[in-house]
Amino acid sequence: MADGSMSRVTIFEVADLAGVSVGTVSKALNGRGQLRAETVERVRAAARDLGFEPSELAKSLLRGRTFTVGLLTSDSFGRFSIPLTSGIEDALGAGQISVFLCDARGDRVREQHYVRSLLSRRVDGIIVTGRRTDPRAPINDERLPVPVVYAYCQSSSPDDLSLLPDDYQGGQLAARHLLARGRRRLAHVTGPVRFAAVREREQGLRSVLDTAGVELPASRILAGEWTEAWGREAAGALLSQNPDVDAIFCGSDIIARGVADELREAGIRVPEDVALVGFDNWEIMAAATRPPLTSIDMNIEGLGKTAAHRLLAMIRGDALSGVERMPCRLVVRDSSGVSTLRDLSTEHDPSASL
Amino acid sequence: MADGSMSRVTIFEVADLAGVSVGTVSKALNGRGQLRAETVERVRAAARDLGFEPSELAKSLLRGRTFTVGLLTSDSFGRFSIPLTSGIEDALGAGQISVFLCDARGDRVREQHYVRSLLSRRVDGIIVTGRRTDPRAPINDERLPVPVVYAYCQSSSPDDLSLLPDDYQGGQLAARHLLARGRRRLAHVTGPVRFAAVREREQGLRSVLDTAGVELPASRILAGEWTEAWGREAAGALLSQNPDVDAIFCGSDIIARGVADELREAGIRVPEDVALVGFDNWEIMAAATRPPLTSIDMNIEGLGKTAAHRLLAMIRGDALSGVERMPCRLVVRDSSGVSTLRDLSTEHDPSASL
DNA sequence: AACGCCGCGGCAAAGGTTTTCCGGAACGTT
DNA sequence: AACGTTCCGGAAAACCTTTGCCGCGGCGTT
Repeated sequence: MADGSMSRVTIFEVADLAGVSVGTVSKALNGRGQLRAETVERVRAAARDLGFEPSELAKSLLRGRTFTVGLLTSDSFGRFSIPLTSGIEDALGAGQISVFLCDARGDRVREQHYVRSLLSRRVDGIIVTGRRTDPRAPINDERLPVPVVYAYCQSSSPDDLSLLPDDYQGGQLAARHLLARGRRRLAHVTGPVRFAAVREREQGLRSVLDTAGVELPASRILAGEWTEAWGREAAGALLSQNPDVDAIFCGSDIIARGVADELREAGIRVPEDVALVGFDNWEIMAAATRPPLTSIDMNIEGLGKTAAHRLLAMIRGDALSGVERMPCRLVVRDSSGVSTLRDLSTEHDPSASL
Repeated sequence: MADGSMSRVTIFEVADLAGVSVGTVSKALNGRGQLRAETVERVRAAARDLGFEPSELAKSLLRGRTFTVGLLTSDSFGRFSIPLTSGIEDALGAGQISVFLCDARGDRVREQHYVRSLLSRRVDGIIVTGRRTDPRAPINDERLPVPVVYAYCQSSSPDDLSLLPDDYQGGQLAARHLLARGRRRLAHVTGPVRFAAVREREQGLRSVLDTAGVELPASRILAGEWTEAWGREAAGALLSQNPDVDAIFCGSDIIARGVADELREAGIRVPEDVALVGFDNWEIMAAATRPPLTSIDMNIEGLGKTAAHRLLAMIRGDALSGVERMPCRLVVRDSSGVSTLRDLSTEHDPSASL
């Protein structure tokens, strides 16, 4: 009997079929009020037969909350957006919250348009994501009627809550790992210095080396593009100018891949001669590199989950703001040397030993 | 005066401020009915001052349409989901339609849950996406109250509308291109035969070679995994068993990359000795390959756009069904030989000359 | 026998907007 | 002066659901 061909079935038709009033139907279906068991069953049967599905629209209007949030990607969907979105959607979906997707494609006007659209749909909150961690203008000039969380991007307003990976700690992780592997002549091949992430990763690397009393001359820091070609070029330069380097920490897995290719083709063995650590832990890239690439994982999906949880807390009334950094973790593969020993540097605890 | 701190402003407050009734406010703001210009202006001013934004919820309830659609990714978000989603979101956003994002992660139960959730939110339609083009069970056992489009995946029910890239024609494109480049001893390194796309691309390749009277022995068709490692392995096998091959058409750019690496390291020149064509036109992969990879582009973003347009047509009442294939196009880079000549095989017209 | 209480279920308001219908005022016409 | 038009804006229904309040009937008690 389950027709359900048209979900235009309303509570009135269920009430008619069950021979009760609409209020009673609502109570029966939601387990409110005092109803005879027989009545409840009759209503349930009617609802089932008619394929009744209460309109979330009407509910939202009544309760003043929609259980929806907006996901506003300022930049277009990129590689990081996938795990980020997955994490957000996962955490929210479990709470029966639906997600509105908005891709502003880096267009400020479009972004404003989407914000208004989300507000008119009465979302309970908004998550803004990006593909760069550098500060950006907030989406609102004035105070918005709903809470906002910035995930994998940073609002330039300190009143907003921004969630970022801890690039500094990620750099430290790589440094500790390479030191633990006995390397002392490190180099760093990374992306454009205009990226905050580039600067922070380098600083993390430096902090550990400084503490350990290991030198890192400026000539062994090479900043370029986020490309394999740059990785190859930088590796070539290193080989000719700093041939004694025994470890290279790369600012991304893509760069690391270029470095690995260049080293191999130059007859340098990885990890025996030079140990290699990447950044991002981009599975498809790290696995295809020869040898498979040790890398720093920013745990973007976890960051997405956290962003969702923070937003929920703010919707519940908590007032959150400032920048929250999420720890990175080290994923060891062959490029930094095979070892059966547990590597202490994988500890998240910043006080972990070198 | 623009406060807007709380978008809880209703039409009633605007009416109060403007000294008119709510009906008049609605008419003034929407340009309906007969109103004095002075009245319209007064209402507009009041709405502006209060930061009034009409509730889409209330509108939806009234008009029986929400101007929202559900985007249901059966498989988790993958590489193809990005352009697909972009295309869909782009086409729908232009029509002021918002998108609900649902990632079922390949879980049938979760998928059903999402379908019910979308229906209870009264979406106007649903787009189902996947990352494989092979037929899959439809999301609905019975007829749904809203139209559904399958994009980059195929419903096993012929009553549904499915949009797919034309893998057959893509294979033809590659074949024509390589023939036009003067190659006659082709090989095909591709993914698992259980993928429909793998079979169709090979058939397209074959159809063109048959027509041209060019042989393609089974020993030059190598099916394996969608990995670079497989590409390298297959290329090695080809070199030892079919050293006279002068062109390789690969089932994906990833595979092609492995093939290219293996060839280069074996001292085979690309494209001089062996021309190479990939599939997917995955920019980051194609550009990083040495030499940059000629590839077949499935135009996934366009497919997403088309899916959105088809869904809109169905929402308007059109009855669409069956499988619609979208043409691929060839993107020429260095791996298939540099040429200043316009390549005839780039024509979409299937009747184009070889 | 009368009163009180409890179990059950109906009534109506509320939530925010659009739209139809209707009424009143002002103006023009005969 | 009376009637018809036109112009403007108000009242209320409709969309769908939840929930607080109220009423009615039956049962138990004194």
